[in-house]
Amino acid sequence: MKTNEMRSDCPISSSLDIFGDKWSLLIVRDLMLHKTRTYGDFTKAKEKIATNILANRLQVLEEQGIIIKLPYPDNKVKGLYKLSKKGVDLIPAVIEIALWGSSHLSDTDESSPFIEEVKKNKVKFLKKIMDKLMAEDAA
Amino acid sequence: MKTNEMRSDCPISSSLDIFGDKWSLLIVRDLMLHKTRTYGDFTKAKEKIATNILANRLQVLEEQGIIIKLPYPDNKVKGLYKLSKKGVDLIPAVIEIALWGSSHLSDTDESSPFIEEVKKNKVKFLKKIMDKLMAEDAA
DNA sequence: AGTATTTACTTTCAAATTGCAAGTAGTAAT
DNA sequence: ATTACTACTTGCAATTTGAAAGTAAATACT
Repeated sequence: MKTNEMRSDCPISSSLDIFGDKWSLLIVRDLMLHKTRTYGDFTKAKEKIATNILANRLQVLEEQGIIIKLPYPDNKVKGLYKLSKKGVDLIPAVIEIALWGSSHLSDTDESSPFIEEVKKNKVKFLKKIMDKLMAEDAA
Repeated sequence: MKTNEMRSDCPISSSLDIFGDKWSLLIVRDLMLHKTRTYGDFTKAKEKIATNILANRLQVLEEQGIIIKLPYPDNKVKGLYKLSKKGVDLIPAVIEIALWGSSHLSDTDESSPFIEEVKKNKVKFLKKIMDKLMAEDAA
């Protein structure tokens, strides 16, 4: 669709070339909080992503090796998306964005157990969730 | 221009509503690394932002209280942009993005002194740069 | 003092992206 | 056998982006 050209050799700029939009990191968020998701699960998220945008973002994230598509057990129609190691490594950035939004934006859900736990002990939360997501991934 | 409607009460989603694009965080990056910048300085960055996009992003970031526009000393034409406290608080997220890009994307400048220093001691670097940017801001 | 240049934008317009709605094709359930 | 579910794709209007040119005020140059 679009050629993969980087605007510069800056790692920030090159990262934003991949996920610098309003949707990509929400997909990462959902996979971070739920471990795996189907296509339909993503469309049910409260931000209401359009299906064509979702299909495009899943494709880009998979091409970039950030997410992995697996077959759904005992079902030939469904697929299961999960974060790769590269995707799991994005979690610290997502967490920092969540913390910033939680403390600087009004009308955001400050009282979710997720944000509570991150605020209580960021390092501990990070280790816990990253360990969980990377479990059974020796394969 | 656009109404400020949030897609949800998720702090991540609401944050991306503000800076979820390819340019906003590059403006934050430049202000993080250079403390202050003029309009012209931003246009000279290697990613070559179009001037209309730059003007729009500066306006949004200022409206959101992330950056502050100050008069340039002894010059009535120039302006000086700097990060507010709210903008400085975005630095941890920017740093995490930089670290991710630096370790997971090829052809990014891994050898810049900035990235080197962050990798050596992230907490120390964060404190140093945030202290520097917030200095003389009792005003 | 008059002209050129710098600075910070704005405007114009084509191209690309987004987003809504509807359509499709292959399972799976009843 | 028919209906529903799941994961998309397609069509199209609306919004956003991006390149280029334009503008207006302030500064520098002669």
